[in-house]
Amino acid sequence: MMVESASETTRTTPSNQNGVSSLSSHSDGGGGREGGSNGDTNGEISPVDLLHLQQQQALQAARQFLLQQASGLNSPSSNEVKQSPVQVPVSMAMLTPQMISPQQMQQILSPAQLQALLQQQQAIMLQQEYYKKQQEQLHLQLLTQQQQQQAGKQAAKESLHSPGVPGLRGRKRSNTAEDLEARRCSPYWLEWVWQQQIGNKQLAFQQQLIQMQQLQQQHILNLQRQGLVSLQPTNPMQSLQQAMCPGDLQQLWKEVSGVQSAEEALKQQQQQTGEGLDLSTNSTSSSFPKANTHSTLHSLHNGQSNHTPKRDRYRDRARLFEWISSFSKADLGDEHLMPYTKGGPLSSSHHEEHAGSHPLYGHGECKWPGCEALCDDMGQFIKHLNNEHALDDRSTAQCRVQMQVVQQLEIQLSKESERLQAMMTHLHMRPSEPKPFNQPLNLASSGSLLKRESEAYPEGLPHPPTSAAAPITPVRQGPSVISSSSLHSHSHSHSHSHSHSHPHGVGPIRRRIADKFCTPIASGIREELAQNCEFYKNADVRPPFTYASLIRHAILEAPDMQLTLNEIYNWFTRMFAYFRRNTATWKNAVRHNLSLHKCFVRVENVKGAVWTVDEVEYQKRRPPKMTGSPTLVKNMISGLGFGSLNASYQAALAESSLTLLNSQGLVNPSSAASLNMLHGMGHNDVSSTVEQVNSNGSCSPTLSPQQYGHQVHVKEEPTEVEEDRRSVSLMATITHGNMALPSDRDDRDLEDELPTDELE
DNA sequence: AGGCCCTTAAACAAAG
DNA sequence: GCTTTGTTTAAGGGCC
Repeated sequence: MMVESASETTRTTPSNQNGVSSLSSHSDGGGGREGGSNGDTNGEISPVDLLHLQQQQALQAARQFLLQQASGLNSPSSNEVKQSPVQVPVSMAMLTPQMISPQQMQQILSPAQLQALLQQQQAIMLQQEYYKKQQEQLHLQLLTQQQQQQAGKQAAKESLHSPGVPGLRGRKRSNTAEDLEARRCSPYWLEWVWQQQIGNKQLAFQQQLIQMQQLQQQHILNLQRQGLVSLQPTNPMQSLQQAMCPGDLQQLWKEVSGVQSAEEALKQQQQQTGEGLDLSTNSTSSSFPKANTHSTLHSLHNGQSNHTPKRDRYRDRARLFEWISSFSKADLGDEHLMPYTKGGPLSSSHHEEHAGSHPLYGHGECKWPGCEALCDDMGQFIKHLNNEHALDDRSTAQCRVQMQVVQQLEIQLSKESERLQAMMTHLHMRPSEPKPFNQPLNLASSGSLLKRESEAYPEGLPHPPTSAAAPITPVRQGPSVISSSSLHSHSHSHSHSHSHSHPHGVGPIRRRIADKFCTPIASGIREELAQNCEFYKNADVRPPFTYASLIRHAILEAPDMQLTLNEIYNWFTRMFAYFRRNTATWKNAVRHNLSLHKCFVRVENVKGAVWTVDEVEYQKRRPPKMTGSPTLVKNMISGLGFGSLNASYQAALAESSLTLLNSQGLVNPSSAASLNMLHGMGHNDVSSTVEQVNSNGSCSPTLSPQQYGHQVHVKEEPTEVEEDRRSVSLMATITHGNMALPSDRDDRDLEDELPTDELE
């Protein structure tokens, strides 16, 4: 067993180096691993694309199903849908991004969901119809305008031959000055003036159309994010083309991009982003581009581009960059977008300095949107880049478009991540919930939020965190504290003592809340920390582990499994906000524990002394109670993966739940039920807990076929040992590995003494 | 009630 | 002399 922990330690060492961030990134990496593997199989397709694809397929199937349902083909009884048949398709659908049949959809979605989908689908159709009508109306207006333009032209020409110019005056009475001017000017000049007038009007309509398109796109995008509309129909080019003739579109986009056509630009963007990204907001969603586009359009359309004073052009460019900088500061400057922006196209100039590779250069061609110019080598490419994509309006506009592409993708990604987290949460897959739910992409907000929470508590109180922070965290943070508080009984005993002293102490409340929701019950210290390291790092909540287990964890987590006292201190402060204050107290406790427990061995080093963990001693530390417990309990505990529980808690569990376990038949593979029974013991709400767990845990909604066999070990309580040995847990694949150590000795104690076979 | 565990506090000493 | 490190004792609370 030493070997096990040692190997695990070495395996996870790298991630430990970075402390908290590595923990979160690891859990993220776990989540992303699935996407990553998908990406591998699909070559260039990114996980986001796959997500979209999957979503598209699901939604398509949903629509199909809804249509069927609407036509009365299916009338599922509400109860049936919710029950067991749901489970497998969900997991299968999650694991394999294949086409989901309407039947599957029916199974996946609850009747309420289906009904909501149906209603929303209808609403969407209505809205789309409305938009379509609006488009048609506008298009009609545009056509009318064009006809008027033609007629006007004719009239103007006619007016040249007739001195009175009645036709012109009659039609354009408002522009008398220009009429007079037109009468004085040459036919060509007059035509130009006329074109300008008509053109402006037409442009206004075009702008109107575009804006409407954008509105529509935005709306559909919103719906899309809610999972109601697939991505396909929202192709901005399609809808734009519906509303505007290709020529107009091309013209419009030529004005923006300067060279490439709109389709080319968009296609290029779509190719780069991998799918029909909603670009509708690209051109005019922000105030500046709208104005700029319009002004550029205006001048170009009027044939004045060459007449534009240099000063104006520079002013335009200045505005462009002003806007871009404001964009990057404000729009993308949101904490969650900033990091991406930094690595995004805007920062490509930074990459230019790095010889050898360039994000805009690949496969011998320029990757600038819409360029694809062939460049033999880097030097040529740089030359090309400087010549063709220099700092001008066009490049700036293209850059702006790209920025919006990225922004849209990020938004989409955040939404999808959020959805994924929600799905995983729903399916008890124990995601690192706080992070994605609080904010889309970064951890900063959660940190700040939690900090805000923690800062709300006055400093200097004897034990404010446990009592004060408790009420919020369980609800807010869900699994983090839930799972943590599942271990409360021994390490929180003290805290609870404080809580109990309050008439409305939060300790018991928190405990009860935890019990109620304890799906991922009794997770080990490693998992707990792995999943909620951000939480503990930011929230002033006491970790539900003993000093001894924490110290041990810190030491075993270290590269060479040894730490100086100061390093242990640092680990504590790094990992837990709680240990960033009252330092004298807990440091004393740490020292006390180090000295007190034989399992901590002080080793003289060249530099000084380091502390190591004597696993044998650690395991010897508290066996009596457990050994005294009936074999059944121990088997169950080990079989269910109770390994991560620390000694006292296991003992408490074993002892307290003995009768209940015996009476309720623990051999039931539903680990959740057993666990919750265990955990529920000693509380008043045992029955409810058991009930809930039975409903949740006995069925296996999240288990794929391959893990089904290990459901007992995996689902609710994947211990470190279990993870190491079997690595079948879905959760393990997600959150596995950064805290690779058995948190408590009794885990392996039980594992060794009592093979899990006995249970199976 | 007693034992065990955990935490906190504190005294003390040695080393840096 | 001060701080850090390490040891030890005591007390209190929870749990069984």
